[in-house]
Amino acid sequence: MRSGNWLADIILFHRKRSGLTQQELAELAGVGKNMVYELESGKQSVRLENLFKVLQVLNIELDFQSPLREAFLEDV
Amino acid sequence: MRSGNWLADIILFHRKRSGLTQQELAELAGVGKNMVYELESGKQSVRLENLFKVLQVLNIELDFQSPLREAFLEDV
DNA sequence: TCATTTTCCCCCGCATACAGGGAATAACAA
DNA sequence: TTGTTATTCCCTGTATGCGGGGGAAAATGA
Repeated sequence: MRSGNWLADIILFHRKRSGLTQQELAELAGVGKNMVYELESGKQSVRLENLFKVLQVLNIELDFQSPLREAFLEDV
Repeated sequence: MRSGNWLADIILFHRKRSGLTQQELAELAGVGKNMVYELESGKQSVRLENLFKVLQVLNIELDFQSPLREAFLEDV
């Protein structure tokens, strides 16, 4: 059951697979339980640093795609 | 010249390649000029929705990597 | 060089994300 | 079913991100 929200779905999936509750994930990430709930319910008003804390606990790395990606990677 | 901040470097690179000033990028994205400046200077306290607005203007798509990535993609 | 543009970094006031508490509801297991 | 746990979604006070202004500093170009 996907919400359609890319980030929310990723986080929910990874949390469930990790066997963590929202509360436990929040504590491990050092954020409040509401913040995890808001992330999973698709709110995009969260602070980036808090998102990163959650992603780190779940072992998720962000990457990017763009027409300039190769140029960026080759740039010294 | 890289700041070492992943996101900041990506955004700066793409903005420069697009020939935009911080001010112009901010206006196109519908955010304040300070927000763009903070993004490029590595502040991770920005709101996710504002980051997304900027990435969209620069034609940057976020992706993720994780040990569970395949399982996630195959999951119905 | 000098003029122009851009970036940096402060300010202010307002809006809102945040943590934590708590209660209703939902999900789950026995 | 019944008991247990998890999630959803209120609330409140505090912290802070935000846009916009502005001036100094740096970069750009002629």
